[in-house]
Amino acid sequence: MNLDSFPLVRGRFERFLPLMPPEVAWFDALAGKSERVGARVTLLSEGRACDGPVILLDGWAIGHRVLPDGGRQVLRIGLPGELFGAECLLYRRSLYSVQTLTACSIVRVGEQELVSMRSVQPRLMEAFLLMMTFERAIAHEWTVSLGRRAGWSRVAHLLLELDERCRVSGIARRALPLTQQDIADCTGLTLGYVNRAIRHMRQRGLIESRPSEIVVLDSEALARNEGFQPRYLHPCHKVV
Amino acid sequence: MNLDSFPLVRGRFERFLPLMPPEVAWFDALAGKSERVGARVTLLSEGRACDGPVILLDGWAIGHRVLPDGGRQVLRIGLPGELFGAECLLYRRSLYSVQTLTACSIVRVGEQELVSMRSVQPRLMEAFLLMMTFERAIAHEWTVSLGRRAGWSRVAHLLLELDERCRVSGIARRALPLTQQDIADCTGLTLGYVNRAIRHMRQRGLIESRPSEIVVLDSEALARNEGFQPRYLHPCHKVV
DNA sequence: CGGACCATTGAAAGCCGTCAAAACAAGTGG
DNA sequence: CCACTTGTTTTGACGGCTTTCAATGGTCCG
Repeated sequence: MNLDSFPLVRGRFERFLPLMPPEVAWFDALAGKSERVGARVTLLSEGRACDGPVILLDGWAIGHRVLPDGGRQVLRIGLPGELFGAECLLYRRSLYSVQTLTACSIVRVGEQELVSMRSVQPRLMEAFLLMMTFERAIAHEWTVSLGRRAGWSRVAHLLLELDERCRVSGIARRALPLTQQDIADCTGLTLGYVNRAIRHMRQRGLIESRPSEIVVLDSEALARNEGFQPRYLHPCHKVV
Repeated sequence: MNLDSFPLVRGRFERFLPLMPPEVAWFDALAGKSERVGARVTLLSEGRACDGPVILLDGWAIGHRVLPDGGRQVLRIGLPGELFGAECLLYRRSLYSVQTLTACSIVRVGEQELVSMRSVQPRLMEAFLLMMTFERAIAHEWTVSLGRRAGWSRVAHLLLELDERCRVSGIARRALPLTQQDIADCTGLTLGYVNRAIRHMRQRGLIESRPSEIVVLDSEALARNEGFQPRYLHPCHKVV
């Protein structure tokens, strides 16, 4: 098994930095470690020791925090090919939990591979830095939504972001695997409010919705209405 | 001028990774480029080309976005010794504006120093990765606040975070240089609401407030009341 | 003294949350 | 094919947290 086994992951890294043979070798060390897990399975738990990151070879996942009052806030949505748990470089214990949305193929990166990356793979380190920068930009955009946008606009921005991220990543255009409760937990709203917002967008022909699935039909109109600016989703590839 | 001219910045980097002579040399290249700017001065503008990051040698600054309706959302608060604009590694144009809160001493990192870091300073690259990871953790905590905490709790968590960050960084204990409007723009609230929240905390002896200044008097009581968990502010130093 | 900035306060309105109940869909086993 | 279960969506009524709008006062500085 070589890098060609991980086409999505390779694409993801190469959006940030071209990979060279030494980096490819690092990926090879992960060969054969892939696992299959079901939907709604917990991959990492808040407060538990986390040895290394988890790569989503396929499938969707979310990172979230649960509050004392039972409320849940989603912090990240991970698309196929993305990575969770990189903060194990900096913290002993996971700051938030990670749960699959769909059935997934994953690779758990071990302590050993991580050490080898840190000590001998400067280009991979740089790729990680750029990925982290990208994710911080997304987190900042969520901050803007949660802080200053109306409820229905937060829902629209979330759907537009995910639609655009799928497009940019070349993920086959299909429904977003989110329940309305998931959307509520991303946007800081309640299920009831999200349901009304979804209905409104559906009645205007902007989206389609089925249980646990949302399809953005007319992203252009939606983006125009809401003033969606996808600049933060289009990093600029600066080769050194 | 050598690294000793940047004690705060050195401390900041060394919280993440011990610096060795080669990295020190990189800092030396920045010697003599320090500038002095006043309070409420714009250092970086959203949408404008950004060549390189800006290091705050001293003073406080904020990163923020301005929305079409005139609303403002603060994304980051930068303490003395911290860095803004690292996303220039990934984007051609700045995603948000940066403004000083107090008078500041800054160093603008040039294109040249940045290229030299990327190409020959893997340990500095790793320090940047860890700093970015840390900042993403803070952004995620803000997401939790904005999404799922009540207004007065958001204010308390913000003050507690800044108080703890000062303590951890060894910054002399002094007032936080924030207006109530700044706090409102961090927490997604309005000036009127923040004013009432501040008054309430002041009347209970938890904080002190003067124009453009807030002092946390009893962080323990405040943290206990609000369930503040500062784990995300305490990265674990993992030496390789 | 004037001006700019910041803090303070009140009343009314509204967005969104809370709570509760029911409909719908999908899968499982009998 | 039906009964049952579980998860998701839908809908309504009510309440309150927070915003909006407007006006006043305080403080610092030139």
